[in-house]
Amino acid sequence: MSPYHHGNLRAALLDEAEQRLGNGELSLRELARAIGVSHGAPRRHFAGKQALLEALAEEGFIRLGRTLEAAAADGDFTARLAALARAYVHFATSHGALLDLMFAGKHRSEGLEAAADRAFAAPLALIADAQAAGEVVAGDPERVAKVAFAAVHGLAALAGAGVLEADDALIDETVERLVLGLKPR
Amino acid sequence: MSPYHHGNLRAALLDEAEQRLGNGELSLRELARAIGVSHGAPRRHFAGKQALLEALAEEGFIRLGRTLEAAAADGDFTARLAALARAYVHFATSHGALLDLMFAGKHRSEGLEAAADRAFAAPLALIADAQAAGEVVAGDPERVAKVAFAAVHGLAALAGAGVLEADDALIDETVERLVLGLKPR
DNA sequence: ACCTGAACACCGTTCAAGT
DNA sequence: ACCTGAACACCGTTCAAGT
Repeated sequence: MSPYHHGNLRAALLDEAEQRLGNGELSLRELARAIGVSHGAPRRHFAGKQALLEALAEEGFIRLGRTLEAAAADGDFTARLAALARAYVHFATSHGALLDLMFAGKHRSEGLEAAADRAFAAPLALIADAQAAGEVVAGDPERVAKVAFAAVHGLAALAGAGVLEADDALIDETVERLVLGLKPR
Repeated sequence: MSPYHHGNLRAALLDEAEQRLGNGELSLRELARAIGVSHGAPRRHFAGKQALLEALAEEGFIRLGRTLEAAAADGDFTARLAALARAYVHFATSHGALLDLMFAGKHRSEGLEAAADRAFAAPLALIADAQAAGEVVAGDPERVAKVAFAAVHGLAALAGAGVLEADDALIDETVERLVLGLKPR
């Protein structure tokens, strides 16, 4: 046991980092200690602490994207939007620190931007579908999707930060108001 | 010159900290150096780094509250909501890192919670007024305000993080959709 | 009351050396 | 190819001592 080569150090570092995220500051040396590897070892897999955090954020977008995609799969427009909103808020409340990391910075790499765009693909498609079905006001789908996404993101972010308690009733009310506001007239 | 007592070290530390916020990690020693005081000096005014950051966040809520209050002062419901949304987004885009700090953590002290509540007083009052005027659906004002606030906060947070470009047209469209969605029927 | 400066235990990053 | 361990320049926090 205790092989010289860990074999999966990259994944182990990301796992360990996510578990410790949100409990104060994160230290690379502490991660290495917990995994049982020397403090210099992470350098083989990540250029530095920032690179590790960025990889974690990217992984977060990939997971969020999968979750949203699955949630928005079935039902009519309102049902799909409600499922998407619930999934988003649930992600935020159970991975609050990760969501912070994903949307923090302003210094976003291309990889991170691409991952974020992919995560937002399902919401965007939902809006475009609803426009095609005449359930949502016409216009640039990206623009309309931004309005809808911002509303849901706001709820998720506030819930994840503990500012708000976003129970299903509040989520559904938000979705209801959003559907009404987006209706063509 | 170079008096033994700085005289206003607390305020100087907060100022310096805010200026450097968002440019990588913030160090107490670096703040002290920039101000020209020993690295132990901040300890007289803040229990530690976290305490300084929390004071900064609290100051942020106070300023945001003042801004929102001023913005929501005049006009009809839609105009007041639009002004409030623009002011919020402007705050977010010009103080992105500060907004992150204000809503980061989940470990919010009482002082911070109180400051946040005070900042949200103007939006809450706006919703309550609009309900009284029959322009917004009836029901618990806090609940309705949460829905409205989340939508605006989402736009501000995404704009502040650089995920979105929230020009006035997008803000106004968000407000328009929100007003429609909140209308009694 | 307010600040200094040494001390301590950490940290991220680098890099020669090991396997 | 992957990891170790010493080295370096930092950091936050503590605390006796100065004014």
